[in-house]
Parts: sequence; structure tokens; C-alpha cells
Amino acid sequence: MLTNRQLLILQVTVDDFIQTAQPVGSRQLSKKDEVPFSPATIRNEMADLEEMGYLEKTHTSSGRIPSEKGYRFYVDHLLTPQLATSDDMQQIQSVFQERLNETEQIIQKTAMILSDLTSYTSILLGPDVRKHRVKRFSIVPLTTDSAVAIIITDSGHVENRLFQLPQGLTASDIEKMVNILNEQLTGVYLHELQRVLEKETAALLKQHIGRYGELMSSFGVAMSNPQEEKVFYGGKSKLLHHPEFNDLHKARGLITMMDQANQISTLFSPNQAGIHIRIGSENTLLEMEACSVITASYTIGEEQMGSIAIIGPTRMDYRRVITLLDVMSGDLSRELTRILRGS
Amino acid sequence: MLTNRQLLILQVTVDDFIQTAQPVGSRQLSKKDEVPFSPATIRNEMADLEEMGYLEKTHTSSGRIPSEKGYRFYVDHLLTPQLATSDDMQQIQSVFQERLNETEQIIQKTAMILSDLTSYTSILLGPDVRKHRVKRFSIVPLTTDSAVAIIITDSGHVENRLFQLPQGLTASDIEKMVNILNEQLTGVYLHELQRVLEKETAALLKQHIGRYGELMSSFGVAMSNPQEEKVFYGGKSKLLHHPEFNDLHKARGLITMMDQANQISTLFSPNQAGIHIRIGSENTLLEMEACSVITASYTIGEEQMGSIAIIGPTRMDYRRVITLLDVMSGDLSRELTRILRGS
DNA sequence: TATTAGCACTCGCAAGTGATGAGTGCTAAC
DNA sequence: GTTAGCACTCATCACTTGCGAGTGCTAATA
Repeated sequence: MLTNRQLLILQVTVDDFIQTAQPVGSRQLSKKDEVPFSPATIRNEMADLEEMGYLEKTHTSSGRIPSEKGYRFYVDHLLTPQLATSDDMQQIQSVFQERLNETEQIIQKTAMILSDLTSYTSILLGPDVRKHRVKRFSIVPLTTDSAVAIIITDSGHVENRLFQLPQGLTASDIEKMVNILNEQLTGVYLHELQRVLEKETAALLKQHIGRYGELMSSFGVAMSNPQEEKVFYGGKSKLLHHPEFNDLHKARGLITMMDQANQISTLFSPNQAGIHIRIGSENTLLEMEACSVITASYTIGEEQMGSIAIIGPTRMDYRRVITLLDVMSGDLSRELTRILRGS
Repeated sequence: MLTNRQLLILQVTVDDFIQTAQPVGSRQLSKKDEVPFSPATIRNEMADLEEMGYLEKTHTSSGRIPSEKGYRFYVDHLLTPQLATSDDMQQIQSVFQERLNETEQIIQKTAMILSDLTSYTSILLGPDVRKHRVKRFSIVPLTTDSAVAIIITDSGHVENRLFQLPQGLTASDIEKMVNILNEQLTGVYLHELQRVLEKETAALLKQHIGRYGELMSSFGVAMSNPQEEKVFYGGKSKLLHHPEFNDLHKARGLITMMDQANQISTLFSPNQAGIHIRIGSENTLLEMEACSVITASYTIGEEQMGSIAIIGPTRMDYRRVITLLDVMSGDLSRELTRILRGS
């Protein structure tokens, strides 16, 4: 158990390190008004805190820096909530005043603003389309032998695929096909689309459509592999401006990681409400050892839609980021709900 | 005018520097079989080449490196065309064997492969949608007061926008509206869409649709601002692995630039057939001083669709990149044409 | 007994030094 | 016209040194 004085010293140490990125020494700390102790006392307490694993030294005679355990304790017990400044609120509002008319645009803009406000990198995971349901099917022939299939989901998302038309398929064939598809597939989840199509709808199509075999060989393929969650970045380069990434090697690693979208999903906790924080090696990715990730999620109505994350150095301004993320995820949810569910 | 010996020395110097990234000295050069002269002779020639502006020194007693003028001369006069290796050809073919069924996927994959083959960063500019024509219009209501408008172009591109429905608009109103839009707007260029809508179609809609005013206030806005060319990157981080970007400052500049999509377009020459090369400061962007950009373009049928670019250090392997870009742009054009125009 | 002053000690960092080697320009000989 | 020889230049690297910020320990102090 930590004494009050130890709590105070730990808190001030972390706060100071977050601000300056320099190891903090006892002398330096004792100068602060909040800390009415002499350097020697502070040194003793720091030695204890180090023994308990909350602080570390970079070398034998350096000041102390927080360990991961130290950050974790700080985040869990020493962080007092904070209200967003009106300046920040105004910036956040600006996303929604533009009346953008594509969800993707709104999400992208949100990512930008979050990154600008925090000076860290933001990642927004778009909705997982596979969990949405078919609202409408449509097929538009482009030439005599190619067409584009369009699926509109109940979330307003539009998916489209090119596929080849077999020779000699008539316009009425296509019309019939569209009718059957709409009748059979409306309300089906996108991740079940292919299964339902093959198992249930195929038979019906076979009865009514000429050229069934050739049609399905190209249409069926087009319908497979629904798109995964899209990843939107804000301020990819922002991270590089923080001193912990002055090392070229680390910087390269980070940028490379961000280029590989498949790794990104491991950064997110499975969609849960609320704010989640992963510090340093709590992120399993090796390149992220020096980073912390704070995630939140946004909803449409009651439904979980996607996630928001901020990536910063472990030495990030947790208090501010948490506040901003909290406000932003709420506002984004409200805006998307308003657009898609009516005001 | 350059003597043959000077041409030879310039060529070998540039070749060598491209390979090693080290200033090349006279002694080193004279060891090569292609250069049957003593170091002293080479020094004299190099001094002349420097005087003429083709070579530079990094400091008084260093070897020579090519100047921008040197690269320009090398590219214009000393570069002999090369055939792609069968290994490269195979890699390139792999893009098209997957039978991807979205143009965007194909373009994205192309970007990846190009970057992998060259170890530089590739940029592909997607089609400029504004130059395409409306093929079909469609409106799908989501809730009682929101809907998504869908535009399919003759190139198979699908554009979609959310907009608000006024209260009390009936299903038959919407049907009428879609019919009118299709009748009036089919064949119109996307960049003219808003103008035509306001000037010509509006009157017709007004006659037939109740709630015309409210409808148009939200629908009209949704139809404005057609999407710009999308930018696809391949291997953003690849550039950072080349020694010229070991400097953290330069690396940051580059990454930041790539994040700002609006700057990217300045890298491309206005769509022209053929390969174009910009060396160092020929790119107007300051961050690109140490880079060269090689661009090509791809077509569908006879129509210019978009551009392909490779960004590398000025010391890039021009010969190889030119070859790959040439092959790739041709193959991409053929593939897109095949899909969209029939085989 | 808890706190603090004092002191010897540690270590990173930056500046300075000198040796090394790859390179040059010039001159004179071939 | 070409080349060997030589004095000179400059980046780089390993090495030293001094400085300063910081520590741990001990003894004095409130």
C-alpha cells in the first residue's frame, strides 16, 4: 500500500515526465509548490517507489521515469476526470457543422480533428459491414457482358462489385434476377449473404433464369468476401514529432506497421462500450512497445458501429486524450444516429 | 558537347552512384573494366564534367556525385531501354490473376506490387470521376426521413450520398423523382451534374413532386462536390529505408507530405500518355528535393483514366522503374478495359 | 523518529584530439 | 595526350576529458 506522500510523488513525477519527456530528479521535484519536501526525502520515497516497480531509472545516476506499472497505476488511480475546454468543444462541433453527406467523410473528418487536437495519431475503425443487413439489391449492366451489382445496407452503406454477364442474358432475365434477389435476400446479414445465396436462393434463380450456370460462376464470386472494416487514419505523421521516436529505427517500424492494415485490428479490444487503455507492451505488437493506445467506440442507436483509437507514446497526456475521446465518441454516435435514424 | 570518353565516365559514375549511394572516386572508377583509363585521366575528365555542371562534390576532397543536371542528361541520353525480367513479369501478372471485382481493389493491388518490385513508394491516382457520365440513378429510403442516393457511372463507378427526406414524401413521389432523374441526367458528366440538375431538371421535378423545396435543399447539397480522384499508396514506408532519408527531418517531411493528399496532385503532370520523369527540384514541392518522380498513365479503351507514379530518391534506378512502369500501365489498362468494356 | 544537509560517487553527454584513409589538383615525366 | 607521383584536404572513428545532473549513504537536526 502506498502512503499519501508516495501517491503525491508518483503523481507529480508522472505528470512532469509526461510534460517534459525528461527523467525527473529529486531536486527538480522539490522545487514545485505541490511538493513541500526536500530533495533527500524525495529521493528516499523514489527509491521505495522504484523498489515497488512504479518508477525506473534510465541509468544509475539519472532521474526517474515511470514504468509501465507506474503508468497503469497513474491511469487507474491518480487520474482525475477533466472537462473539455470550450475551445476543444468548438473544434469538435465543427466536424458536424459541415453537414457532410457520406458516413465515410464524417469518420475521416473525425479522425483528422482528433489527431489535430491531441497531436497524436488517431485511428477510426469504420463499421463492420458484415454485421449489417441487406436493404436493397440492384444490378446495372454496363456493357453487353459486364455489370455492376449494388447492395445497399440498412446502415446506408453501399457495396458494389463488378461481374461478367454471360452472353445472351436478356434484360428481363436481369430484372427477374434482381426481383428474386431482393425478395430472398432483404434482411440477410452481409456475412451470411454468400451462404444464403448458394443454399437457398440459387435454386430459385436456377428455375427462372437462363444461362444460370455461367451467371452464377461470376456473380457468386463477386458476392464473396464482403469488405472488412475500413481503417481511417488521422495524422499518421504526428507520432513522429514526439521525442521518443527520434530514433529512426523506431520511426520506421511504426510507419511500416501503420501501412499494414491487418495488424491494426489487434490494437482494438473487441467492441466494448467505454474507454479502454493499453499501455506499452500491453499492446501485443512489438513496434508498439513505446506506445499507448486509448480506445472508445461509437454507436448508431443502440448498435455498436466501430471504434476510435488514439495512439501516442506511453508518455502521452492520458487525461486530455480520455476527455476528448469521450466527448468525440458521444458526438459522433449522436450525429450518425441523427443522419441514419432521423432526428 | 561531350566527348565519348566524358559520356562514358558520366554514365558509369551515375550508374555506380545509383548502386552504392557513395560518392565515386577516380581510383574506384578506373578499376572497372569498362573504364580503361588511369585515375589521373579520370580526375581530369571529372573536373571538366563538374565545370559543366553534370557532377558535384560533397566536400573539397570527396568523390563525385551526379548533379540534377547530371541525372537529367543521364535519363535523356544515356539510358538504354531494358526488357522486364520474366520474374518481374510474373509478379505483375499476379495482380490480374486474382480476378478482383472492384476497380479500387485492382488499383490498390497494383500499387502494392509496384512498390514491392521497385522498393520505392508508388502512388496511383484513381479515375477522375467527374469526367464520367451518369449511367443510372437510384434512391433507396432508409428510414422515414433519410435516404441514400446512388449514381452509377458508365465506368462502373458507384457514388453514394446520404440526404434527408422531407416529411410526408410518398413512395410514389420518390419513384417519380428517380424516373425523372434517370431520364434527364443519364449521360451527363458528373462535374456538370449539379449545374444540369439546377438549371434543367429542377423545373420538371417541381411540377411533379410535392415538397419540392425541402427535398431539393437537402438533395441538391448531397449532389454537390463530386468526389475527387482517390489516391492509392503502395509502400509508404519503403522510401524510409533508403539511406538518403536516414535524416529524421527529411523522413518526417516526406511522411507528412504523403499524408496531405491535396499536395500529391502537384506531383503529376496533367494526364499525358507516356512516361514522364521529374528529378529533384523539378518537383515543386520542397520536401521532394531529394526525390524523383516517374509517372505514367493508364486508360480504359482510348480514354485517359488515371496516373501511376513511383517516388524514389533522385538516386533511383531509373532504368528499372521506367521498364516496370511501362509494362504495368499497359497491363492495368488492358485489364480495366477488359472488365469494363468486355473482352 | 522523521526529515534534511552534506558529500562522495556514477554516468551520459558534448567538445576536443589525433590517426587513418579515400579523395583531389597540380606538375613533371613518359 | 596520358599517367605517375606528391602534397594537401576533409570526413570519420576511437579516445580522452570536463561538466553537470543525479544518486545513495551517513550524520546532524527539529
